[in-house]
Amino acid sequence: MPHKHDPFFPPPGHDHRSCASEAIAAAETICQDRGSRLTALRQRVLEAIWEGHRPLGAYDILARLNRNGGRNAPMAVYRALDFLMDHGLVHRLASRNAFIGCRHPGDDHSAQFLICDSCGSVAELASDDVHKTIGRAAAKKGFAVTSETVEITGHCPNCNPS
Amino acid sequence: MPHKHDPFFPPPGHDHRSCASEAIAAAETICQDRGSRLTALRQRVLEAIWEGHRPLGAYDILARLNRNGGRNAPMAVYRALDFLMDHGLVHRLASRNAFIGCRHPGDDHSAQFLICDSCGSVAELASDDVHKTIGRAAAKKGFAVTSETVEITGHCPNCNPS
DNA sequence: ATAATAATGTGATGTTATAACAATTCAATG
DNA sequence: CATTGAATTGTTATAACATCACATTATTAT
Repeated sequence: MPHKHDPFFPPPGHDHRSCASEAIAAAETICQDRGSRLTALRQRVLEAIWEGHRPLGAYDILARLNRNGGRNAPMAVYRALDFLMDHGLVHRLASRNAFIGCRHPGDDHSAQFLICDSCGSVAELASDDVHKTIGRAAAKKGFAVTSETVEITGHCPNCNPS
Repeated sequence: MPHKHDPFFPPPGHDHRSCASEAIAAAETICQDRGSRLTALRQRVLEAIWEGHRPLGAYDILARLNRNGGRNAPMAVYRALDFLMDHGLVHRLASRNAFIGCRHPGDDHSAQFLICDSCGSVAELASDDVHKTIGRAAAKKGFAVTSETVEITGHCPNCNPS
């Protein structure tokens, strides 16, 4: 298990091939479990997303799909992204209109995203403490939470070596 | 001081005129303090936003500006919104691509938004607890926070009378 | 083989936001 | 008051993000 304890923000030189291949493998498992099909198109979209740890816009993904003469339309990408999000394989960052691969798919997690202003990397926090604190604060105001968008910008440890 | 203790989610029948006029008055004060000009255009945009407690898209605001034969362009609205956001009078909801009036301008607050799925109302939480919890969770991962986007959906007390 | 369902192809369109440059208004100064 | 520099607004075009609607193809179950 080479990457089970990857650093939270993988440093510039890390062996990214493993990140990507692990993500694809996990996706295959999850789709099988759910009786869904990880088609070639969907897999190519997922692979494009996993080219790095930075979020990609839908049209960035499209450009990668069509790099070698492909003729896909935006709709194809959005449909694949919807599928991947339904399966918890990809998240959308509302503050960026961009998409990022999920680092712990399968887990039923509440996600908070840490977005580095400097290198653009995104890490996925799954802090139950944050989740619960939000729930409590909302409840105090009589508000019953159904979903949370938490996106934090700042400087990651690779860019902020303090 | 008629509205200093407005309910967090103002109920359907509340005297909204006061909400709006208080917001405009506060805006005038803040602009004076900062030596900025709350021009007619900017004020009209702010008034449009304060027609209610639901977020409005930029083009919704534009439609209101142009209701009576106006000929404003989108750019005018976006520029006014930029000004109002710079002055802490308006917030943008990233998850909705929409804008909402700030309920406590002037205060230096970290904002979290509660968005009702049912009636569309938005309330602005300013929970220091949430803010600090996020900061701690991020710090544990070596991440230094500079900004936070926290947008929660669910059911407000007016729609969820439990 | 067939029929039902799922997935993809395709073109048009809708929605949100910004770029670039011109014209106007405002406010400070001599 | 006239001038001038800065701020604001006007205007046109375009970029960036996302969905609709309908046709076609592929997959699966029977």
